[in-house]
Amino acid sequence: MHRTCDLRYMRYFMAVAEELNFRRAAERLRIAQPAISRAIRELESDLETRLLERSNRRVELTDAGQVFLDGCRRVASDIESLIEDTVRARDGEIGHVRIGYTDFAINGALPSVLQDFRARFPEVSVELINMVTATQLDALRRGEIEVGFVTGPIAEPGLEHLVVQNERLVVVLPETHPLTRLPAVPLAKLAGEPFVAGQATHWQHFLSHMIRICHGAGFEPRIVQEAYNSEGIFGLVAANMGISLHVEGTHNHIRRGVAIRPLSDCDHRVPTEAIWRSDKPSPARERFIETVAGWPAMQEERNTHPAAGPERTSDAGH
Amino acid sequence: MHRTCDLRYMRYFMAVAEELNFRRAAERLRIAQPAISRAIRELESDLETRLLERSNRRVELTDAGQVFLDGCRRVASDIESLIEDTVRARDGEIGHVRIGYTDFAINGALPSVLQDFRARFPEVSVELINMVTATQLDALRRGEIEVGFVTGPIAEPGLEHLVVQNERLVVVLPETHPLTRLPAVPLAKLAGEPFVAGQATHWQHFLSHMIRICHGAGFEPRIVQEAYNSEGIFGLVAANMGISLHVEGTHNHIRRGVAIRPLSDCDHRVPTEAIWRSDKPSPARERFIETVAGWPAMQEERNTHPAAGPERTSDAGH
DNA sequence: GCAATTTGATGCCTGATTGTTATCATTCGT
DNA sequence: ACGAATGATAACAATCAGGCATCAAATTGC
Repeated sequence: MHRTCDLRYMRYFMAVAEELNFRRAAERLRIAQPAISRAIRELESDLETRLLERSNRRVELTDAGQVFLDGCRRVASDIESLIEDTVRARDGEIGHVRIGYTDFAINGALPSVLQDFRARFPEVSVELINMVTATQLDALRRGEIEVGFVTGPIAEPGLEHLVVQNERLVVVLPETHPLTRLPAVPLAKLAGEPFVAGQATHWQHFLSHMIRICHGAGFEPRIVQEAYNSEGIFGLVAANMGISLHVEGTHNHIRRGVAIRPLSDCDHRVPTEAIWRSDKPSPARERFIETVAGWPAMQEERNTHPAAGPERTSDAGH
Repeated sequence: MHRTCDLRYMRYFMAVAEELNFRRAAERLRIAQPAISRAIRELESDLETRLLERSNRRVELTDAGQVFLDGCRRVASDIESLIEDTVRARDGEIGHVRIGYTDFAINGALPSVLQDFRARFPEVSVELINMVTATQLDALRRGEIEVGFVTGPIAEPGLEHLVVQNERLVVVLPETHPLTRLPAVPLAKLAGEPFVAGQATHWQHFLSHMIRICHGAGFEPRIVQEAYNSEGIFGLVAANMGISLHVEGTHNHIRRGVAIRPLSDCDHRVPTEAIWRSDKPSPARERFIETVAGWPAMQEERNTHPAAGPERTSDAGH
């Protein structure tokens, strides 16, 4: 009969040790007294240790009983908080989410979303990892991140998404460039200009936007330099290597030697989307997505641009 | 069915969570697989939380399941060490003893005994409390100390004892006293001398020894000053207020202005005894008493003075 | 001093919990 | 498509825990 002490019996023992009286302990536990007698007897036989010195009128703890009592209390309270923690994990109030993000996202809505999420769920730790869109798609598939903030549009089977930004494009010019004299630049004027852009192997999602609108304006962009990230693109433009297109959110991103101008004749928008796998749901991830969806600025965005506004979609819908 | 999760089920869950396979978990636990299925189902229904995502080919932990698994491991290991601690408390390897001691004991065998005990049972904490014999007897009765080191002989019902010292008496003289010229002092020479002694209300056990030997030499000691403790007695003797008798162990206790001389014609010995209640046994106390009894120097003492040597006695024997 | 009361222990019975066997539905690999 | 493997389910059996009645010892009250 060596079935390492039962939790129920530990509870019984605690009651007896606190009351120092079998009958009162039984009343408190709302069971009959003989059950207590037997429970204590079995506990003692399992532990091969006398826990209570009982002389048919007085019950007192032995030294070992005192040690066991303290331990039972510790274990009982540990289990209580374990149950609480488990339920809170189920509700996504504690946990961990790994978030991938692009340069566009971190210059846009993401910081506010993170601040909001942190305020609502302070016990969910957030791990932020900078990756380009393609890498995030991979990381999602491998389960290395729970949510990605990528340059859309994304329509992959098994992924859901939510548009969080929908940005116009701007021209990035060297400070000394003649076009800086215009308050807004028509697309056609960029034909023939040397372009700086992100690496084709990594920036394909943004590049397809860029190439598309250039085609729309009737020319093929002549890319003369590639950079690894936005920082690099701005640097190369400042160094007069060429011009570039970027998203408007970059106004956070003022850099000496560079001028930003809106496009005068282009309504095209580049969406940034939160994406996640439709399988492998995680409560903390759900709370995070809810925060993304419920973020006030995003609601406005939805009203302003109903067609491309943030709405949760399943891949079945695409 | 809300019977806050069972320890057995937690073990089952741990096995499944580690194997991520119901059948293998069942084999490891040496029970049939359906029992596992049901155990997990009941756990989940108790917690109202899905712990395992199982899709009829693949089993994986949910976030809440991971939290619960970590907690289960913690609880399991806590219970394991709790059982160990309980057994060690039963064996007196961990615990606490409160020890009362007289000035005589602390100048005699007690420090070595304590050192020995501490070396053998480093996880039993020892609380040392200085008290005169009468106070220790009271403290024992009230359960305020487990063991006393007192001036014997003690023969009280309900107390057991063990003689740890058996000391000759010495004369304590002011440095300038004429008797200091003798290498050993005959008792009779002390007749008529003014005596310094411990307070009658507290020092009764030693005083009865002192008075008895004075009577044996045919005089009544004339006590002119009382002190609270040995320190006080030595101080008063040094201040030339009178002479005193003390135990030989006091040689540790050299004090400027005082001279110590043996008695030339007195074989009387003052025993110091470890005493404890015969009821309320405590494992740590038993280990302590065993250490007292087994202390090597005490074995020698027993051989040297077999009549009064340390032997464990019950009050029935007195 | 003796009856009444209180306390923990014991024996037997019943119901609940747990384990086993047999079987099913689904999925994956060939 | 078929067989193997997986988890779920149902029915039954064994074990375990709780309830009731009762006992023995000790304390209390008269």
